[in-house]
Amino acid sequence: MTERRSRRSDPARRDRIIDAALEVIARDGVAGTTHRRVAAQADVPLGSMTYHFAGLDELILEALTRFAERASESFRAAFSGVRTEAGARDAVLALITDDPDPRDLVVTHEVYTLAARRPEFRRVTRDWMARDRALFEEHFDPRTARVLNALIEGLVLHRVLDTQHHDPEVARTAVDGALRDASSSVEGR
Amino acid sequence: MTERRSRRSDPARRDRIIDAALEVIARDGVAGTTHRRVAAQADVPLGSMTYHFAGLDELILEALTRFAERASESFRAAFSGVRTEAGARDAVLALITDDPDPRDLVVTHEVYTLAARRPEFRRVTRDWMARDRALFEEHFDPRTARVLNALIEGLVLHRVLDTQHHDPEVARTAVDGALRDASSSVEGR
Amino acid sequence: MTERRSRRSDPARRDRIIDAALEVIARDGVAGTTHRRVAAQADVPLGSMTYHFAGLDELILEALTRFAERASESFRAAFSGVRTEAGARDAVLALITDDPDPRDLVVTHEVYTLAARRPEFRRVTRDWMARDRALFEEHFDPRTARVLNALIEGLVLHRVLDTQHHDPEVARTAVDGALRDASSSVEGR
Amino acid sequence: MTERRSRRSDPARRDRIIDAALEVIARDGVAGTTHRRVAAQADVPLGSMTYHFAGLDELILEALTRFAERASESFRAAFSGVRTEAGARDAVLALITDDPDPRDLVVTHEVYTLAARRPEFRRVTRDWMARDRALFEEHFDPRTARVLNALIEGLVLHRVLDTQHHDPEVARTAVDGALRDASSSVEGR
DNA sequence: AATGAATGAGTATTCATTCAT
DNA sequence: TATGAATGAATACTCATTCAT
Repeated sequence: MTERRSRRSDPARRDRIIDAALEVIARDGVAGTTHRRVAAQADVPLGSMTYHFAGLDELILEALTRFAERASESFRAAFSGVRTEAGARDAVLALITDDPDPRDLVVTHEVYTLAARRPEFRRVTRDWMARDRALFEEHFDPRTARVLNALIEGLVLHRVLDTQHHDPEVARTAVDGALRDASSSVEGR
Repeated sequence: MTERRSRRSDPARRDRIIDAALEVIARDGVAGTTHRRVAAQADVPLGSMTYHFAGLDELILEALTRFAERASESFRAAFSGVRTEAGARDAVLALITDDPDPRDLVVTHEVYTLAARRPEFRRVTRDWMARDRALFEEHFDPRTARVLNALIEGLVLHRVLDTQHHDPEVARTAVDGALRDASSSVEGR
Repeated sequence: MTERRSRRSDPARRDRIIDAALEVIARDGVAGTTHRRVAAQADVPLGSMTYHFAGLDELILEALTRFAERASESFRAAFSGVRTEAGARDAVLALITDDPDPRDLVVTHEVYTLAARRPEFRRVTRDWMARDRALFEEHFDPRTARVLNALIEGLVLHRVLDTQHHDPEVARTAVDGALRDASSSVEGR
Repeated sequence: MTERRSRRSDPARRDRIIDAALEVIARDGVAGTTHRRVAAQADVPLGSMTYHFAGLDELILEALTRFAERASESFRAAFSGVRTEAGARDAVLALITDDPDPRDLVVTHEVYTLAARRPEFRRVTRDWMARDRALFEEHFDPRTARVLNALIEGLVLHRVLDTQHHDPEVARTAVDGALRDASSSVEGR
């Protein structure tokens, strides 16, 4: 079943290790991510780890970069069919109110924490946010784009870290406030 | 300073260890917080750590609880002299645009990450957010309170994780959008 | 319910600690017996331990001495109504074939191991065996007494450490062999 | 002697550690057997211990398994030249009356205690006893084999734990009783 | 090019014992 | 007389990294 593939010449191995690392980060956190666990997850020998990656940090950086890219892709997917102002509004609302994958939330926070502490990880969040901002600017004016972005971030965050009941009207109120304020949408171009 | 105090009976010791732990968390992160480092920081013997705290987790929980309480106090301080609607607005704006202590930002993210991953730490964020919400509801209607809270969170977060220039107008736009939307402020009561 | 008895003047406390120690030895083994666990089991403060006993060894020695004494008492009880040679034989058989308390077996081995290794614990086993031998000599001649004693020991031990099916005939055969051999029983006196 | 051998590739190392562990168990008891002591005894770095063995328990299990196997071999050696019924009897007697290595006695009890308390160690004693029983069944009928086995066990044990003078006649009496009883010896085949 | 063996530094935790009160 | 606070030493175990092969 788990066909014992020859260990030699496995060009996708490096790639597989990165995905395995992401898996481990999601499961055990960055702090719980070790060469051993990733190697086990990827089913590669321990020695592979330091052969393919200069160190654990490099591996984690690559894994989280990949994670952020995928997150941006999924953000973009939320706007894929959107053609109208109202559609854009609904897409934003969905991003706030749809149930997120808990694994993704957790990894997101791992990324933020790392970036907050270590400048070399800030590249990940900087690029991530630039991509998201660019996406939003396809639908909203730059300032509104930033406000909406922050709003999504804050509301999702509070939904996760708070255990209170969450009034769905809050999201609508917030988004409408941000949009009504916008003098003009990009849509109008 | 390092006055060799008598070994016995140091009633404030537990307290001092908690502060030391917070110091270490800020400096080295939760992942880098070890009994040894906290003991060194607090200038207490290693054995003290497990004497006063059942385990590292308990210590970290207590330290982060204290951190969150202090954060709420500083939030409240921002509103201390506020009597008018405009004053409340300015206080909110200041919370977004004032330069935050980088140490606090980093610890905040540590708290969020821990809470996102482990339910037993969610109590810290839940209580924290409840306190902040209560504070905002002294100045705004409940829904606006939540929106503003999320907005502050999101904007501060993006300011930290993004390295772009930050247009101060974005904060004003965002806050005004949230407030214009509010049907009625508590102020009116 | 657990009436909070005053901690002062508890003359039975030393005694209670010994019983608690025995409990802990049975549960966690001698190696797992610590001041802390015994104190918790006896519901006395940790400081009591070294106040009442010079050290852990002394406590363990006293606990195991008590255990051996109780074991001898239960051995004696097995012969309490015995008046005839056949009765004595059956009593011996019962000692071999009756299901023993697993806790007692475990503690017995703890005693043996300690005695095998450390002369100061040999006193416990020496006295224990002397008592049992004296008991057997009330029913059998000295040599038979020793043989029976060893036989019981060996058969019970093998029953515990072996997981094979155990032929009950083996015990009968063994006891009969030992008795047939006896030139004369004490009974005759 | 302590020739500084190359750090890499020491194929017999695992084996050497097991022997060292046995040494330490004999000297300090199972309770006193630690990674550090075994590492020192085997002259390997501490890190080697957990590299070669999943945990201390695994190491102790392997060491005691080896011990039991050697004990069985030495039992078998006692019967090596035996061809007659009388020879077998004398071999049994010798097993009881010959002075045993005190180290072996002590380790034997460590094994028994561990097996009495923890099922995963029972495999050691079960196999050990099965081997000894098989050996005895080469010379005696199955029931007698078991009786003799138990007798040896009990007599040796009492000799160690008792400090009384030991009448050598007791062993002879006991063995003869066990043999006279045997309806037929395997010898007759 | 790839890896299994190896290791030193470090981790949380347990604990017998001491002793000021 | 009794005990809570305290601590140094020790424990099992984990791990990033090195490197001979």
